[in-house]
Amino acid sequence: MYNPAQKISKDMMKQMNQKLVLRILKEKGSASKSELSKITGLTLPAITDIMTELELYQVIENLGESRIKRGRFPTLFQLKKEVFHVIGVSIRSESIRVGLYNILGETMAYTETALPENTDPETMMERVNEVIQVVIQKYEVGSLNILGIGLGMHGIVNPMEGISVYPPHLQWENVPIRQLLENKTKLPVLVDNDCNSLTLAEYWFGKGENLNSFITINVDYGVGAGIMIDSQLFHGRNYGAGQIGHTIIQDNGPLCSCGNYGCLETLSSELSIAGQARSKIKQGFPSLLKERYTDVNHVTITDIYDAAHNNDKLASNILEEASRYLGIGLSTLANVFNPEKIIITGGILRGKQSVMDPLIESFYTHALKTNVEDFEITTSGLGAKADVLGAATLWVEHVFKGDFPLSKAGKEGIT
Amino acid sequence: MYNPAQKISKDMMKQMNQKLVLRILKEKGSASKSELSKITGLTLPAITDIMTELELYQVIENLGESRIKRGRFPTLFQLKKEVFHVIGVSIRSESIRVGLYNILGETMAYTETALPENTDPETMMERVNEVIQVVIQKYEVGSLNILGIGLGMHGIVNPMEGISVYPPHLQWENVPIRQLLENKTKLPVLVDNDCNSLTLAEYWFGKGENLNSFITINVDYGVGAGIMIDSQLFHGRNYGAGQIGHTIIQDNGPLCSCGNYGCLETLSSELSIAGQARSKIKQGFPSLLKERYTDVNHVTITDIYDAAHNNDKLASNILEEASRYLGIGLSTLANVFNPEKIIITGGILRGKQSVMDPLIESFYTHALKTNVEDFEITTSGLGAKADVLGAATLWVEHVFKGDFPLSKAGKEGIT
DNA sequence: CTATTTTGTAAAGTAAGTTTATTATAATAA
DNA sequence: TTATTATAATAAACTTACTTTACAAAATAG
Repeated sequence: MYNPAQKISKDMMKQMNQKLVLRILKEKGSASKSELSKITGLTLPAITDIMTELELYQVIENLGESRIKRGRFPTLFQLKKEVFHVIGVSIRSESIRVGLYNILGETMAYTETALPENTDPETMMERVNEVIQVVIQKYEVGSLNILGIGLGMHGIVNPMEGISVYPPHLQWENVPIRQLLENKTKLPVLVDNDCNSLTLAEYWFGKGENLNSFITINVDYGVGAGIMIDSQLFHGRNYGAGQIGHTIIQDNGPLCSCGNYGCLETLSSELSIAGQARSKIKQGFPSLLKERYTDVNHVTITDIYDAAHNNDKLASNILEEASRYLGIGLSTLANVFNPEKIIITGGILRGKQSVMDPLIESFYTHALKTNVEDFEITTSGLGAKADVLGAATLWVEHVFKGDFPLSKAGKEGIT
Repeated sequence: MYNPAQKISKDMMKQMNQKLVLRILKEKGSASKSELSKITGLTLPAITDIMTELELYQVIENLGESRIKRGRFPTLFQLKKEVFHVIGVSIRSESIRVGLYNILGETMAYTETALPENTDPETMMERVNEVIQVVIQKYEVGSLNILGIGLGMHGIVNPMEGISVYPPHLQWENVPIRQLLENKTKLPVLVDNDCNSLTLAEYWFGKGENLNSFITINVDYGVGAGIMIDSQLFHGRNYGAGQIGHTIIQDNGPLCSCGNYGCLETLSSELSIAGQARSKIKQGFPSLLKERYTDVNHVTITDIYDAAHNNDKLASNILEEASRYLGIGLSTLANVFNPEKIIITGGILRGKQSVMDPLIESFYTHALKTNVEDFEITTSGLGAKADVLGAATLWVEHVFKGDFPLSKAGKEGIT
């Protein structure tokens, strides 16, 4: 693609400096003009100008004086969090989750419902809209400004055009989900891949806070990665970056749904773990799992985690091996990206130490030492609903970083 | 790392727009003010302002009128290429190469010499300086402005501090090579890893020209990658990005120098290919290679390429297998980065179709289809001295993209 | 020769920042 | 109590990169 010539204008300069101030306020909680001047390098009059406009848009509020040792007391300001509210929607394989958050990621309301019988785009979005309306009802709408809706989906998503390009678990292709949902809800919608949304959630509210570069690994049905580079989500040329699930780890390993052999996903995803367990049980390996089920085909990944925590040998061994492979896959990412941190999230966290211990050991064994100095591999602390928060965070990113004038953000969202 | 708050100032705005104009001039060869205005989106008076300053600094020159169908004839301008000259230095495992280039990458002079007996930093840099002086002599120095020296080195390099952190083939650690060379040459020096330099060369003068995202793979002694993301070289947190050589492709494969088993480098580097060939010959496999050498240990990688081109079965098979593994490694990069292009360079290119055919086939077999749509995997067209050009290109990047005021670029370099 | 088209400059205007001067207010020292 | 010092903040003038508007210059079409 030709790299489009892009001029910088005074408007952009103002916007960027304004958003810089907002980011500092979000991070610090509160700050005085003098502090902001020192942090940003902008002069005090420049900060005063910016703050005047932010107050005009009712984006910040005066917190009163704070005491210092000597000299005139500074006036503190903070984000007026009730100005920005956003809705997060996560379409999962078994349910639709919707949450209402303020700009600081605090939950205002939350609901979850099953998928509709029919999962064609139209019915799906109709159901999503119903749940959104429920969530809006839960909270008295009049008092808050809903900036918009963030939607997280599995598969390849084109966030620029708002299109669900290719979601493997659904019978869709190139569906304009943004348009569909905007038509139904009459609210502006942002869309991205679920892994990317999770990564944004970690960046703004989790263990990736303010990191320049880190990678979020989501392991449940499959294995995916969200990549943050230079504090910027990295999508790749046609929004396919981070597809670590089909990295080949074991040449001539087990057959994968993608047609190749030995992909990480065939060795480490929850789907493959469950499959391996069922097949081992059928082969006659002794296990708690066998005792609990007459029909082996009903063994779920949750059962396997449970069994492992009850010291079942078979379950532990399978989890250990899968985690070891995952560690190898992640070491590849550390070698190639040299990030500051890797954050692990998704259903796999339910495996706790049965998963994390072998994973971390294998990771450090296989990663280049120079690339994991002053580095951390850790689990997400955002909890089981991180996907919904992540979807909502698409708007946080938009407000604090996006290239749109702030004035509109404050007004457009007013209902 | 904490993401430093970075304001945008009017100075930066001007600088960026000025460099934007320069980039367009470099790319198009020449342009009129009116054209520049249309391409950049800047108004004509703004362009006039910028061009006046660029002429003042003698960075551009008037090319006279060009004919158009209707209306006043536009005046064309072009980069004054004799203003900027740069020296590229490549320190290789067996030699030091030095070249003198203009800002358009055209070679003015070139020399190559053996490494000194003693490869400690001091002697090494002394030798480098000698060769630089020879190259400068070759060209009558008085007439040109040498902006500075670009130095490309293998191993981990910290380009910010100008330090060779860890070069595996040398007995160094954390050597301030920039400082050393600046002291000797009295010219400003820029340093980076050889793979990264090669990638810049492809971006400015090769098949990566103006691409947003692509990856350069260098295969010779080892296997390394240079990564271009968002038209920006991606270094990673502590300058270790792109270390694809130690990606594990074959769990429990051959032992690698890094201590792990089945790294890409043990399967696909020229070193490993040569090793495999020698061991197969010793095992008694028939081959042209055996007939030519009494001492098998003298078989080199060049011999293997030759043998393969003469239809030697053993050589061909080994190259084919190594290339197949390389294809798997590159498919991982395509899956994870989803770049626009992958460019292959390094000694391996001497293997020609014996290497490229199986590599490409294996690559497309293993890469995710969605990630290699509208994608190209290709060989570098920059020739065997791309490493030297690449080193010099560190300055091209600095001039056209770097965050330093242009006025200084034009003046500092004057000898 | 005039109308039209395109390139380009001149002069005034805009606005986001900086510089300099000044005010406000608190703690501390005389 | 009063002067001094430190820190926060504003006011007013200045700077400057870009835009707007007006217009000049130069070429072709008719």
